[in-house]
Amino acid sequence: MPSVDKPAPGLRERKKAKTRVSIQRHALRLFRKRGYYETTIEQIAEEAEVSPSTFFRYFPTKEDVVIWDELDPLIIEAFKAQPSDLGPIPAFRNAMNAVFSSLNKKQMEEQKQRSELINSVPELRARVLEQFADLVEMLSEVIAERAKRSKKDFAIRNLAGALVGVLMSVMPIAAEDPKSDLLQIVDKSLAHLEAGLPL
Amino acid sequence: MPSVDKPAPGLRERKKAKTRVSIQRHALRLFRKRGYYETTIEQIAEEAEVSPSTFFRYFPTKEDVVIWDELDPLIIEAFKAQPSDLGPIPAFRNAMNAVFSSLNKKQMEEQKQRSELINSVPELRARVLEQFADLVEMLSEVIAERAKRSKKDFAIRNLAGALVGVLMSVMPIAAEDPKSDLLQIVDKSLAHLEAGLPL
Amino acid sequence: MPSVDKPAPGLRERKKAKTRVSIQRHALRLFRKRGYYETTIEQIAEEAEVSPSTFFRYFPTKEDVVIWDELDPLIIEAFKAQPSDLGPIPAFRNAMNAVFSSLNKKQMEEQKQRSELINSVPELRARVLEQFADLVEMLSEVIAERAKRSKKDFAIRNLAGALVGVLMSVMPIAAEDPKSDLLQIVDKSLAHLEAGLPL
Amino acid sequence: MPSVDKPAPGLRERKKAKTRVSIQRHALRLFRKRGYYETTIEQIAEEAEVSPSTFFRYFPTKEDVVIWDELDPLIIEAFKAQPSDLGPIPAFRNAMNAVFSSLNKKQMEEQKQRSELINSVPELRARVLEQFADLVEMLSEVIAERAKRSKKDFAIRNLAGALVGVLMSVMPIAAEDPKSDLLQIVDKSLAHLEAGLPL
DNA sequence: ACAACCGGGACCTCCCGTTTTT
DNA sequence: AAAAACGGGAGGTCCCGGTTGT
Repeated sequence: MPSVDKPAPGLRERKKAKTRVSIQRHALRLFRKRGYYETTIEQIAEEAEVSPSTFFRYFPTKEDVVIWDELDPLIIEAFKAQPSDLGPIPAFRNAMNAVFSSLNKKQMEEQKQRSELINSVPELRARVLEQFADLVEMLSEVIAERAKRSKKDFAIRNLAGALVGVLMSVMPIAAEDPKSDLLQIVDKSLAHLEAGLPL
Repeated sequence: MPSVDKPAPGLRERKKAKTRVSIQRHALRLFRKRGYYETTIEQIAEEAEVSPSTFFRYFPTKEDVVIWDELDPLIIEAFKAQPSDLGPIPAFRNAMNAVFSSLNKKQMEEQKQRSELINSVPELRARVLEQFADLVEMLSEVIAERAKRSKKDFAIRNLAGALVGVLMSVMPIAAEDPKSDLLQIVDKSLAHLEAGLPL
Repeated sequence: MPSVDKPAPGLRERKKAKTRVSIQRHALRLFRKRGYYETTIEQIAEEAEVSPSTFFRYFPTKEDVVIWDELDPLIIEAFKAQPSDLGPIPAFRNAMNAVFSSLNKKQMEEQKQRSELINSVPELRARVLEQFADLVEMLSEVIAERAKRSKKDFAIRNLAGALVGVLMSVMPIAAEDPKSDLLQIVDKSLAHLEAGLPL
Repeated sequence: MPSVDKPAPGLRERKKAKTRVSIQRHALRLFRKRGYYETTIEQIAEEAEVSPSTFFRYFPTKEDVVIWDELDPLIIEAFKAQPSDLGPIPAFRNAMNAVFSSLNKKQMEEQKQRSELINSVPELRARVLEQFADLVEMLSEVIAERAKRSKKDFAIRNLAGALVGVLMSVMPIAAEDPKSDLLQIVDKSLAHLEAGLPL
């Protein structure tokens, strides 16, 4: 059910992906241990065994190492892969489920750490909101494609906006409670939207 | 229909409000004429006939003069003023209508200019997104109050998120097309949400 | 009166010249429409219907597409073509007149646009000043030739410097006032120099 | 005759001026010894016994430490101080003489070193040309003042342009020949301009 | 062999806490 | 005691020369 794998790319690509993930992993670990502001790029680079320049090649700013998310493109992919007779909300819900359940324990843990960090550092909060805005655009595009409508269509945009808005609304909750289950929270919320947001 | 009036505040308050609006008006004019980055605080203060330090008493940063929105608190007020038997979405829709239709032509024009400006300057975009996040919180609170539920309730938060998400989704459209009717766009979008976001 | 024609060059040359001019024309149009920094090489290449690499074959950098001036060599040619009994200042004045009056309306318009652009972008200003310095060298050479003196001669260099200095002094004026007549401004200024710069 | 001194400013100011000159002096020495590109800011700071931060407080870029010229304002001052019945060209000539002859041997030597350096490093050449353009503006202003005319006046600007153009024309000569006498070269050139630039 | 990748270092900006001057 | 100057250090950009994967 994952439907989120890609054909194995060249060796070089794989190595790059590994480096990227490694840098991010070490960065998150250090941030958790010593705090975001207290951790320097040099320390991260040191731990990840790359040069500071290489750090910046992978992440243009210190913020990006937290913000960067391998999930967004996967979600879009997974959405596209849904059967076309499904409504957009269930399709999105399925896509989210597919992506989240394809994560192993470690990756899930990292997602949570990221959320916490983002929530506690103002600069990061601002950046992730930008990501939400971008996600509205990307979602509009794929939903429009699916419905064979224009991505400028109000109905399309509103739908994308509502989906993202719902995600946005649960972000702080997930970040607050460290033992919460991300998958479940998101799924419940989307189900709620699907049901017409009853109180 | 406005239902947005407050009992007239003291003379001093009114004067402060006037100064605030005047500063913002002059600032927006200059931004439009010369560009955001090219306009200095000094120039704005000069035009608004206040000292630069007065400027800072009203707006802690240059960004705030664009971001600051007299509307958000009005919307919350107007929402509260809606009859309690109304569902939250219609109530919000009414509130938005009330606030927007209470604006005169000039104020409407300014809102549009702000939108354009915000859309074209990355820093401002980031700031306004933070406002959206705040709006989710504020809305959660008033909707919770109305429904006599906790503001941490998922259903509440999701609803607030969807409302704000819909607003967010139309923002770029409104900013792009200078002769578009904000009120109508927003109302249409909320109606669409109310109808369950059909495609 | 033109006296600026060259014997018609080969077909291949003419085609290259046309491409060059076409790229520049499209670039200037885009710069005017979207701003210098906001326009990318790719967009220019696209519009001019050449590949980006072709762009670079004609103009090594983005700056050069603005700076490059078909006029400088023409001016030097026209100067050489002046009757040898004419003093250097009148000869230069004639040369400038010949070149400018050989431009058609469209070309004239483009010159003005270039001036405005150059004036408003610091990097370009710096580059055009280098052109002025080069012009001093080239002028020194042809004036020296004409007077059968060394181009290192002080009198020669000073003269060339004064000529170019006068041009330099009117550049910002011409750029500021979009409806000014370049030919007239330059001619008036050179006449003034010829008269000994009286106040 | 100097007429170029200022009333002694506070102790703090004097110290700042000293630091500034010291940094520049050490920088020029190192540039001469090891080359411009081969000398780092850190080395300069070390030698001048300040921190690199302090270097940048005094000179925003590495270029500026070469470009910065205490002379320009002095020249303008000296020009203003000339008797008002003098024509503008003789007045400027006097001003240049006054300033140059107020320099001691060491300072003169440094001026020459600067010229050489500027001439041999492309970035610096570009910067100093900008200075020439600025000088046209400043000169236009003071000449206009003196003649009680507008600084936008063509006659004024042309004159300023010619003066600066003449200076520009001799710069490379002075830079080429290390044992040339700057004062004499400039004076001779201005005399030549005064005489109507005869060949 | 060719291009992508990487390490290293110079330049520059910004901020914060300390010292010095007034 | 307030203001100015300074040192130090982190973030970030750019380029060059060497290495490595294809």
